[in-house]
Amino acid sequence: MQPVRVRFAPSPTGPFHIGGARSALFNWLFARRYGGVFILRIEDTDLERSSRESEENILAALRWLGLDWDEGVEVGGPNGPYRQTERLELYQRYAEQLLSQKDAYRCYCTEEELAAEREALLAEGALSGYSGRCRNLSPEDCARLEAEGRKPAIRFRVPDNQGTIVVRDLVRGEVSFDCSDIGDFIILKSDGIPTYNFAVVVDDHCMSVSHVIRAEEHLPNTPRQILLYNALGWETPQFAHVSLILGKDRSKMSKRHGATAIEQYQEKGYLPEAMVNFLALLGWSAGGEEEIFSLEELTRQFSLERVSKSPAVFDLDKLNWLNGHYIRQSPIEYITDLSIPFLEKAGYLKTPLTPERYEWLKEVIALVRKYLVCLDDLKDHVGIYFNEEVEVLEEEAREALTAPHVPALFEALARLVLDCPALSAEAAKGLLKAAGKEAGVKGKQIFIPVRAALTGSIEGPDLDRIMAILGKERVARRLAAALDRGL
RNA sequence: GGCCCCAUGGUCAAGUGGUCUAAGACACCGCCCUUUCACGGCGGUAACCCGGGUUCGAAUCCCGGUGGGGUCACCA
Repeated sequence: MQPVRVRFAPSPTGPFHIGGARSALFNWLFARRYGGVFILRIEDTDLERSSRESEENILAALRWLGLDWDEGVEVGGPNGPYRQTERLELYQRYAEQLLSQKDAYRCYCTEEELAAEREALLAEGALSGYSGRCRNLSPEDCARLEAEGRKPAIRFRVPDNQGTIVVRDLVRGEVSFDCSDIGDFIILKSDGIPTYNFAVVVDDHCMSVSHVIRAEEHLPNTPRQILLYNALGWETPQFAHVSLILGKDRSKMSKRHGATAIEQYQEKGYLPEAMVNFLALLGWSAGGEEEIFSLEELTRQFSLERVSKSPAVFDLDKLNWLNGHYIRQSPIEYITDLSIPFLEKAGYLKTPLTPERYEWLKEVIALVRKYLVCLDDLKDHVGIYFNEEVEVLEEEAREALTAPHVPALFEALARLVLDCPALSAEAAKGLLKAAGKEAGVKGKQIFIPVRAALTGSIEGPDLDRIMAILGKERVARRLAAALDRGL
């Protein structure tokens, strides 16, 4: 069996899309699973829209997800260069070959002419490919057209005796297309830049790609590519077309469905582990009941046979749940480290942190992480630990402070806390109880007002741990402040 | 419109002719845990698109509808 060589070949024309990330992941998993090579190639032949900036975004996002590549931009390799705009002579050469084989011809039609032609065809209700106007131009015709100042594009001549083309697809089985439905298509634009269908074939062949794993939207292109492989005398790779990721309305996921860029999720504080896990579950399943998978576990289990044929709706709820799961389950140091930039951004933290401050922060994160969907949510949960004062009191919290036993309770608690040598969570628990005893109350009568005074809310994490995090002075001060307010 | 793909609960999905009065997960609802909220635990509601075949037997195979989607560029 031939060695596994797969590639991810994005166009750097915008933010890195969820769908692209899944294609990259599946290719990467396939390569790792079978001990193959994962190639990263940049398809930047759309000069108008391509940019180095988005290329860099893509690379950064891949690295963030934990997907590395063996050959490709930045890392190099024996089949480079890995940017299509740096491989132009190659395409030129093979276009010449097709030209000389008469499998391609020069087309002098202008874009305007073609657009008009298409419109006319569409009006008749019979939209198909190119009319074939330039199919059989004589050298004299060509010379005349060129004298008019027209620059030719090169078109592939779709054979008319080919019948049907069968795409053998690893996820969809055999898919046949009728050759007569395929019009002659451009392989080299008039500016010498190859089109997608041509460049992809030349590159996949020259890079010895064994399996082409990509999104289903490319399935209708595949017969054209097979035609090119045949004309050039090359063996076709194996194809695997993965179904699309859909938005809530079941159309192909796009910006109007919400955040589609990987970067946006990164910025909101989604963990790469959650993203990878989620993406893998979109169109693939392990078959068992387990749904939590690390990259390593996925590598062990991934296979194309278990890739689904039907499209999958992007389910933010599930992503959110997965992310929360990873936030709760990952080592606390890891989550703390990831949290720091978000806390800085929210103005709560200035780095560098002293070791004591870091330990303190760990306690805070450990306490609040069960409330988080993403790390960006931190800002809504940590104010009471970073601020000196409690700012707003909820209505119910305010009410809780009006109970008659509150002054006595708070006075006792404040005194006990200040007298206490070290306010650990455990100590706090005892003090709460003792203060209640002094004031002649227990249970909710203790906890609700104290919580209200310390946090401004009647719900939240364990009170004893909150007290330990706040420290003696702030606890005493907030109790006193609540009392003042009540008077 | 032509061509192509797809079709199990709201969503992701298991299921490859009998063990399906159809698994699991998310979401939703209820109960428990808890000073509260959340986390967690337990339980519940909820599905084989329709019609024909094939077969002793069909969610599973075939055909036809219907529905959804993709694609028809000198974009990729």
